[in-house]
Amino acid sequence: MAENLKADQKTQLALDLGHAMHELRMLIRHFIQTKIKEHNIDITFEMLEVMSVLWKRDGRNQQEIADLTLRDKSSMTYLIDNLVKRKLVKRVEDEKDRRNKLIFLTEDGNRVKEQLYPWVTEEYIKATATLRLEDLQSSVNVLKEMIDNLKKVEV
Amino acid sequence: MAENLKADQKTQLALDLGHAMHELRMLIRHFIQTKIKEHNIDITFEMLEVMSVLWKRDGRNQQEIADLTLRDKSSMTYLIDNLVKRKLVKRVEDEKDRRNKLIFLTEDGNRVKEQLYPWVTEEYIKATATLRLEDLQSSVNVLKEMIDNLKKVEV
DNA sequence: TAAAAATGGTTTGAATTTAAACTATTAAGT
DNA sequence: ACTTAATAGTTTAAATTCAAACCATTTTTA
Repeated sequence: MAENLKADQKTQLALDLGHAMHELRMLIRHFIQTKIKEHNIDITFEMLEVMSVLWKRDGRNQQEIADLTLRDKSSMTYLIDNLVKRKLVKRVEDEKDRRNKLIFLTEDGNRVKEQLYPWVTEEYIKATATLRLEDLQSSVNVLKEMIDNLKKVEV
Repeated sequence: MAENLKADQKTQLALDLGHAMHELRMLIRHFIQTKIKEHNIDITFEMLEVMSVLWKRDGRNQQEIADLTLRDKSSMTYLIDNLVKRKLVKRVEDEKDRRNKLIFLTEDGNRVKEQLYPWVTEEYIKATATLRLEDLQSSVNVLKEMIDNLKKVEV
């Protein structure tokens, strides 16, 4: 009985956690979208997530970017198409493995980093201003443990 | 300097947290979708999120459901349309305030709860199996504090 | 080495999303 | 009461999502 009660409490907490996670993500998305709109920049939050991965290192293939941004590879085809149209990235066929299309930033793509990147982190800085590093770290650990638990079970 | 370093670390942790949050949500979504598909049920994860809110209490208006499920009210029009088509809910105009459309579960809508609701919690139980209640609680607190910080700033 | 399996990308189709403009209704302020 | 503001819902348009089926290209394996 005591065990069941505890399990219920944990489930409820996990549901709360899920809701809070989603809310947090939507808040940040909304903030970034507003910033982008205010400055009349022709890019979406989703494209920005792809750009963020490339700013760290470009020349990745589409599947790799899809994995990093937690998207289906077919969404990635579409998103990269849109970024190519806006001349922010270019596709280059991999000579060593012709299945791969490597994605590189253009000059424009590098340039917008200076403008957009600060906004991406600004919100996170605000969000964590009142928090202690250790508490943040342990929250990350908790979420990662939950992810591990789910992945283990699925095998 | 030490302060800057700490801020950078916190930002990085917050980014990690954001990523973990999203990954967790996608894992759970994928699990539920698979379950639904296996049992040939004509419903989507998004519709299920709406149903979850109604199982707690129905007779809410669309805006209220939109707020609870963190969606735009126009998405809600669409989702409710699809749930009405499947005869899982019905729209009833509020007599006291004719702007409101109150959403009620049908018999079918109540019936599928027995089948679907356990799946919604099953994943959360698995995810949190190895975790302590206190750690889960403090993670929820951290996320809620982040949400508060963002909402405060936006005013 | 030939067949089978795995991998990367695209296409397709249906569902969903947001933002913005819009209508209808109610509430508030003067 | 009258005008204005706020609220609920719908519509529209464009972007995005996932899943599944599909091609092309490697890699594995028998």
